[in-house]
Amino acid sequence: MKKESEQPEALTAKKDKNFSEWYNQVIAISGLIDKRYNVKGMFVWLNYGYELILNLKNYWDQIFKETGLKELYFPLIVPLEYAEMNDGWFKGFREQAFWVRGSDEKKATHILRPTGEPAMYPMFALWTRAYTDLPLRIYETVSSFRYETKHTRPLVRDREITVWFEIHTAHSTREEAEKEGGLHQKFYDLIWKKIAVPRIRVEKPEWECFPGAIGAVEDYTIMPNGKAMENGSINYLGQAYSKKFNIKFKDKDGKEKYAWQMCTGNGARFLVAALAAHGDDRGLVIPPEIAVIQLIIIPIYSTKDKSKVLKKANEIYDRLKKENIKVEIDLREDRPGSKFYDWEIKGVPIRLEIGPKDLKNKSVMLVRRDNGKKESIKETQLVKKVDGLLEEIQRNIYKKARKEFNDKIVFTNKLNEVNKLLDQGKVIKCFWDGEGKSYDKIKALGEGVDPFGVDIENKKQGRCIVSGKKTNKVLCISNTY
RNA sequence: GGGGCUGUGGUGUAGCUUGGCUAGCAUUUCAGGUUUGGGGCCUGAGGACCCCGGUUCAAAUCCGGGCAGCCCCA
Repeated sequence: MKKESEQPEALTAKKDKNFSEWYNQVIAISGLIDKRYNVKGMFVWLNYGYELILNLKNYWDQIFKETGLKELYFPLIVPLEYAEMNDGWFKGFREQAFWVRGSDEKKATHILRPTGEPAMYPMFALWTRAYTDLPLRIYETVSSFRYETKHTRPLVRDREITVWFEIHTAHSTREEAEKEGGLHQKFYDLIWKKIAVPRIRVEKPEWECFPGAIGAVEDYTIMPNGKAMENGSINYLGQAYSKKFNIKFKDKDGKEKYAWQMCTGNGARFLVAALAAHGDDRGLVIPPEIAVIQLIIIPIYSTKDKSKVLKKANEIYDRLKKENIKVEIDLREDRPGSKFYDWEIKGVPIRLEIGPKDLKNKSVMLVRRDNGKKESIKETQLVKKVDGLLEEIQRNIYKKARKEFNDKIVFTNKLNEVNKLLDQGKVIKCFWDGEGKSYDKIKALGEGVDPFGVDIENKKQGRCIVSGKKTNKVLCISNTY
C-alpha cells in the first residue's frame, strides 16, 4: 500500500456540530477526492474514492442487467438541433448548459449534455418502428454537465456530475411503463440496503413534475444537519417526450402510436448519503458491502521481530484473500498509532493488529470501526469471525442510521409548530388535503419551508394541517439541499 | 437570484488595520539515524504571498477586475 500524497492532516470538525465543515474535511483527508482542480464545481476522484464509487456502480450494473436492461454509451456533445426538439426542456437548461463551439465557428452549435434526453431520444425515434421493437430498456453511466451559478458542493451539486447512471425506457402501453417504474423503485431499495441508508420515498405533486409527465417518485435522505437531500428521481414521463422527439411505433392493430416512457438517474449522492449517515468524528465508516478495503492488517514489530511478524501478517493476508475478503497490509514504515488514525479516517470496517504478543498466543487483535470494540481472536477462528463481523457491522450501522433517521422525523398537526421544528433540524410530516391552496399556505410559512412530496408509504388517515379536511396524504417538509 | 467572508510552501496558519526587516510557526515531503501495541524523537535539506492591472520610491499588505473556495438567505 502506498500512502496518497494528499493525505492526511487531522480531522478537526465535529460532524454533529458543523456538518458542512466535517464533510469538506473528511472527503479530502480520507483520500476520496481532490477538489483543488481549478474549475468551479469539478474535482478529481482519487483512487480510494473512485474505487468506492465504482464498487457501487458494479452493483447497479449487476442489478440493472439482471432485469434485462442494456448498458449503452451516448456522446457527451449534443447538437443544438436535438436540444431544441423539446423547447420546454431546453428552456430550463439553456442558461445551465456548457456551450460548445469549434475553433472556426463563431457561435456555439452544440452543448455538453446537461442530462440524457436530448442525446438519447432522437436515437430512440430511429430505433422504435414497430411494437416488436418495444420495450426499449437502456441505461448508461456517464457525466452530465451543468453550468451551476449557485454554490457548488462536491458530490452534491457539481458542474460535472460524475459516475451518474440514467435509465431510459420506452414501452407500448402506459401499464407497462408504470410497471417499469415499480422496478426502478426496487433498484433504489436494493442500493439503499447495500449502503445501509434509510430513505423517505415521496410522490411529487403534479405541479412539480416535468410538463406533460404523469408523475414522479423521489427518494430523499436526511443529512445530519436535518436537511433533506433529493436522492434519486423516478419520472413517469407518459408520452410527453415521445411526442416531442417523435418516438412512435406501429402497434399490433396497425395504428401508429407514441411510446410511453420512464426515466430515472442518480449517482454520487448515494455515496454522500452513506458517508453522512455512518461517519463520525474520527472519519468515515464505510459499509462493508461496498468497502474497497474491508480489513486492514497493521503489523506491529520492533526491529528484532520484524521478519517474524511480517511473515505471519502475509500468511493471514493470503488466507483472508482466499476467502474473498478485501484485505490489505499496511507496510509503510510508520508508527502503528499513526496508521490506526489513517485507516479510521478512511473508514475501513475492520482493523487487524498482529504483533509479538499475538504471535505468542497464536491470536490476532480485531478492532471494529463502527463501535471501536477490540477483541483478541484465536488464529484458527479468524475467517469465520471476520465474515461474521462484516455482516454484523453492516447490520449495526443500518440500525444506528435508522435510529437517527427516525429521531429526525417529527409528525405534527399544528401549523404554527412547523417553523420551530424546522429550526430544530427536524423533517416534518403532516396530513395534507392534496390541494394547491393548502400547499401554498404551508410554503408561505417562511423561507426554507420546503414541502418535498407525499409519503408514498403512509397508510393512515387524518385531517389536513391547513384545511382540516379528511385525507390520507402525508406531506413531508424540510429544509432541502 | 440576493448578501457576506476568504485566498501566504502539499496542508493548516502568523503577518494585512497603520505599505518598508532574510515573509515567522506547525505539519507534510526528501536524506540519515533511532524508535514501533493510539498521531515518537534527533540531525540536515526542499518548498509559498491565486491571476491581471492600478496607486507608490516601495505592495503579501491599499484600489479595480478576474478566477477559485466557504457561509447565510430566496
